[in-house]
Amino acid sequence: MSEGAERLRTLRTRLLSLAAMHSDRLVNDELARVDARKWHYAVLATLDEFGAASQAQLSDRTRIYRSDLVAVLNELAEREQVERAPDPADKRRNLVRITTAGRRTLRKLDKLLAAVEDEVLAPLDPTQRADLTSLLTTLVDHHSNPKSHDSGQQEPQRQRPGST
Amino acid sequence: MSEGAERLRTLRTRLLSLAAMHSDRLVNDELARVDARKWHYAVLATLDEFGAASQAQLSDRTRIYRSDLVAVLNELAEREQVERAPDPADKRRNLVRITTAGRRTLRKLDKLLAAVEDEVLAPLDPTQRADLTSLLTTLVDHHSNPKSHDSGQQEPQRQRPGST
DNA sequence: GCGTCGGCGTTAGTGCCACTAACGAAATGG
DNA sequence: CCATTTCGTTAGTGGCACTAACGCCGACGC
Repeated sequence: MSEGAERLRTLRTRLLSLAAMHSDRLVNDELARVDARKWHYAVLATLDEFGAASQAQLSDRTRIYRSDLVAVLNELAEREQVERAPDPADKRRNLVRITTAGRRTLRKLDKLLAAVEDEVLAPLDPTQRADLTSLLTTLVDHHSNPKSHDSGQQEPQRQRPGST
Repeated sequence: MSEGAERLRTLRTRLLSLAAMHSDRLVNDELARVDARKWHYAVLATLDEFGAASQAQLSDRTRIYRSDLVAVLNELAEREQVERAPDPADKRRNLVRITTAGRRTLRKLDKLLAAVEDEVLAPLDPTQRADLTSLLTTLVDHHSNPKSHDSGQQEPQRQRPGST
């Protein structure tokens, strides 16, 4: 209805783009309110879970390009959410560590993003959310390591709708 | 595994982004091979289904910003896939019409995009593809006309899974 | 010791896209 | 008429994916 052409409405690559665009916009808007960006969260979460790391490691784990990571870390360092110190063991490297303030921010962003996620998924019931998660995971996994077609499905686990 | 942090892997807004990014890349790469862009397809398909239209109408129907549409139409006009002529009834407007060459290109792009779609959805079986389509449609619909929250779920209308 | 090679962080720059601002020309409507 | 709005257009912003090149250091070979 009042929507575009049939071919566009049913093209899955376009549906994916549109859905992602909308989701991204909400995410970015909310993050902007607290002076953060997606990548800040990615870096903080990765540091929190994996511990201190070099920028190269961070780049691998977050999928942020090394060149872009520089700016992200500058911003995070300004906000004193990470510390960047030369690695004594290898002077080429920087050792990046999350600070207490960083962990605090991380927790805040966790909540914020859970809320956004919930808003994005608003029209879906818990079963549909689980389905979507499983389908998207399959797609992402397939494309990031195309070999993994055999292991079949990792359980589409029953998820918890309560976001707060 | 070897993947990033748990929080990142399971964040649905990120999954959506990653899946869309990959899909978009494939789409753009393939379109680039035949000297086209997503927007070319959107415009051609819309013109084909709705007939000649002003740029404002096209903008509404394709969701391309008016300012960006100008460049797209320039490119399509260069390729002689559309014709842009002043509307006699309203001299502010341009009437944009698809040409025979445009229809030919459109058919080519239809095939090309169907193939890309199939590649993107490769890891999913027909049932999963149908589910994904339905879920994404629900999300997109919800966000493009947010009023539809009352009617509960609007029929995730059946679509045709068999893409191959 | 010296040269090469490669990884590391960094800078600069490209291209695409979503989005905004402003403007001239033409329609519309009091 | 004059004010407002619409239409096409230009210019510009900012984020992100991605590339190229550079200086620095470490590793390895000789």
